[in-house]
Amino acid sequence: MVGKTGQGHPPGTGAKPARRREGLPQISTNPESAGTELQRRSQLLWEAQPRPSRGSKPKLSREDIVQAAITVADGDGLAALTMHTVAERLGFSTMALYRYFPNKEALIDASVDAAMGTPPQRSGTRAGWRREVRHWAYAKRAMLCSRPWLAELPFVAAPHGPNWLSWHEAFLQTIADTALSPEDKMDMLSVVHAYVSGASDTAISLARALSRGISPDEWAKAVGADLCRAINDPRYPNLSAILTSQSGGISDSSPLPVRAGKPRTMEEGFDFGLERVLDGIERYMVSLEPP
Amino acid sequence: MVGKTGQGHPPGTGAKPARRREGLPQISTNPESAGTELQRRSQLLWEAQPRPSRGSKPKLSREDIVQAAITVADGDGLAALTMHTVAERLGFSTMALYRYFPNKEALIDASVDAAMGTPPQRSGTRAGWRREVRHWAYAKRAMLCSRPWLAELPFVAAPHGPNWLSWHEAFLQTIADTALSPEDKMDMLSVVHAYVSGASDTAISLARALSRGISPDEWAKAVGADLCRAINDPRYPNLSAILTSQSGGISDSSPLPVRAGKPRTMEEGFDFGLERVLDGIERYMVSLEPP
DNA sequence: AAATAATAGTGTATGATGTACGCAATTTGA
DNA sequence: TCAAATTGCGTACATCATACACTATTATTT
Repeated sequence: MVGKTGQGHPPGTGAKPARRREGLPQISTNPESAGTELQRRSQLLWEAQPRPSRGSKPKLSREDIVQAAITVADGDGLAALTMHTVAERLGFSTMALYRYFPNKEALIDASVDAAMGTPPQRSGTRAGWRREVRHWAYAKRAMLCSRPWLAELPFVAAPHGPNWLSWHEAFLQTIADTALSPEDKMDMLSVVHAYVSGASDTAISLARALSRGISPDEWAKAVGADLCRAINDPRYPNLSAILTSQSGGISDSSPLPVRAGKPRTMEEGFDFGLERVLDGIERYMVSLEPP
Repeated sequence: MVGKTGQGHPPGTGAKPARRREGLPQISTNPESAGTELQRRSQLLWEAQPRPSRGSKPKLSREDIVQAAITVADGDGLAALTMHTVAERLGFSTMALYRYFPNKEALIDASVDAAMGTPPQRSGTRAGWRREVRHWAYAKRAMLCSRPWLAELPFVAAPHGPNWLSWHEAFLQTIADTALSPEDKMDMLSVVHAYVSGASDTAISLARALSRGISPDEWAKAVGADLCRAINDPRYPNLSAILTSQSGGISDSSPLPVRAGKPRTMEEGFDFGLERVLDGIERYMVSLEPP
C-alpha cells in the first residue's frame, strides 16, 4: 500500500485565492494578513485561539480531536487516519472537524507533535553526558517504534511544535555540562538525531508490518530473502561474500546477518552503531581539551 | 498537504480473496501459489515475466512506465504521481498500466529502485576506506536530495530491488580492505546508512519545499521561526540559551544557528556529523588491531 | 486458411477521500 | 428582545485507485 496518507485532494487545485467566504470563518488565523503557508501552519501549532464570545459553544476541542486521531493511527495505521474515522470516533460528523482544523494537514501537524510526547525527564543526578545521550537516544527510538505511523510522514523541517522542541531541549540538557560551544551542541544534536531516526527505520518498518498483520517471521523472511538475492550474483561480490561467510545465514530473531557466534538483534545493532557515534563525539570533545 | 501518495483506496478493503477473475490475468505471479504479499512484491522487482506467446504484443514495458513515473515525480512531486498522470504522459489510458503492474504500490516499488540509480563506481585506485566511505555518503545524500520524493515514501525494509542492493554493495566495497569482520562490515553499513539518511532529511525537506514553490528564504524563515519560539520560554532553557548566544541568530544561508564566526551551511553540518561518525568507526577499527 | 485461445488497451463504474458550501440550531452582546 | 456570530451537519463534487467487461490483436492449433 505504500505510505499513503490517503489524501483525496483539494478540489480547487490552483493557488487558493484565500477569498473570505461567509459561510466558513475557517479557523481564523486572520485570513488576509497571515503570512506564508508554513507560518500559518506553525501558528496553529503554537498560538491558541481566543474563544469567540458570540456563537454557540464548541462541543469539541482541538485536543479531543488530536487524541482521537492519535488513537486511530495507533490502532489502524496512518492509512486509517481519515477525517471520517476521526470524526466517527468522536461521534461527530466529518465536517465538524473543519471547525477546529482548516484541513487534514493541520490536524496531522498537531497530532504528530502530540504523539511525540514529552521526552524522558532527566534524573536529578548527573550521570555523565554519554550515559544521558544514550538514554535520550533509546527513548527517542522507543517513541518512534511505538508509533510507527510517525515515520510514515515525510520529515518536514517545519512546522515544529512544542513537543518537538522539548525533545531537542532534552538532548541539549544531556550535554549542557560539556565544554562544547553552543554551535557544537547544536551539531551534536543533529548528529545524534540523524543517527537515531535513520537507525530506527528498520525497526519502525517491522513495527508497521506487524500492525499491518504481517507476522515477524514473514517479515524477517522477506527482508532476508531480498538480501539473499545477492548471493551468487556477480553484481554483488562483497555482499555475497558477507552473506555466505561462516554463520552467514539469517537468524530467526533478526533478518540481518548474524555476527559470528553472537547473533545480533536489531536492538543490538542500534546499540552498536550508537556507540560508534558516541565514540566519534567523545573524540571531538577530547580534542577540544588540550588547548 | 502532508506527504500524500495520493492513494485513493482499494475499494475492496478486506483481505482480497485472490480470486481469479477471467477478465484480468493481473500481471501474473501465479495467483494461487504466490506466497506472502511481501514476497510477491519482491518477485515483481526481481523476476522478469516471460513474455506470453499468445496474445497481442504489448506496446509498453515496465521500464517505460517506471521512467514516466519518475519523470512525473521529479517534476511535480510524489503527490502528482498518479496512475492517471503517468498513463497520460505515455499517451495511454490509466487502466493500461494495470497490465504491467498489479497496483500503484508495485509501480512505486519499481520506481523507487530505479530512481535510486546505481552508486558511483569506485575509481580503480584505493583511496583509503575513510575517503571512500565519505564519497559514498556524499553520493547517497546527493541522490536523495535530487529526488526528494524518495524520502516522502516511508522506509520499508522490504522489498529491496537491484539498485538498493547495489548501493549496499558499493559501501561494502569501500571497506573491503579493512580488518573488519563480515558482521562488523554490515554493522558499519547500517551506521553510515542511518546517519546519511537521517542527516539528509533537512536538506531533503528544503528540496521538497523548493519544488513546492516555497522560496528558500521563506523556508529558512519558517524553520528558524519555530526554533525561535523557544527563546524566553522557560520550557526550553538550553535551547533558548544557545539560540541567543553570541552569533545566535539565523544565518541567511541556513536556518540553523550559525557557529561562532563561521556560518555553517547544511552541507557543512552534514560533513561535520559525518566526520564524527567516521571517527567513531575508525576508533573501532583501531581497537581491533592490537590483539 | 480458419478456428481458437490468450493477451493488450480502453471505457465505465464504484467506493473512498478531502473539502467547499449553505442551512439550522445555539449562544450572547446590544 | 433581537441581531450577530458560531457550531455542527447534510450535501455536493472532484480526484483517486481500481474492478470489470468489451474489443482488437496475435500466435497456436486444427
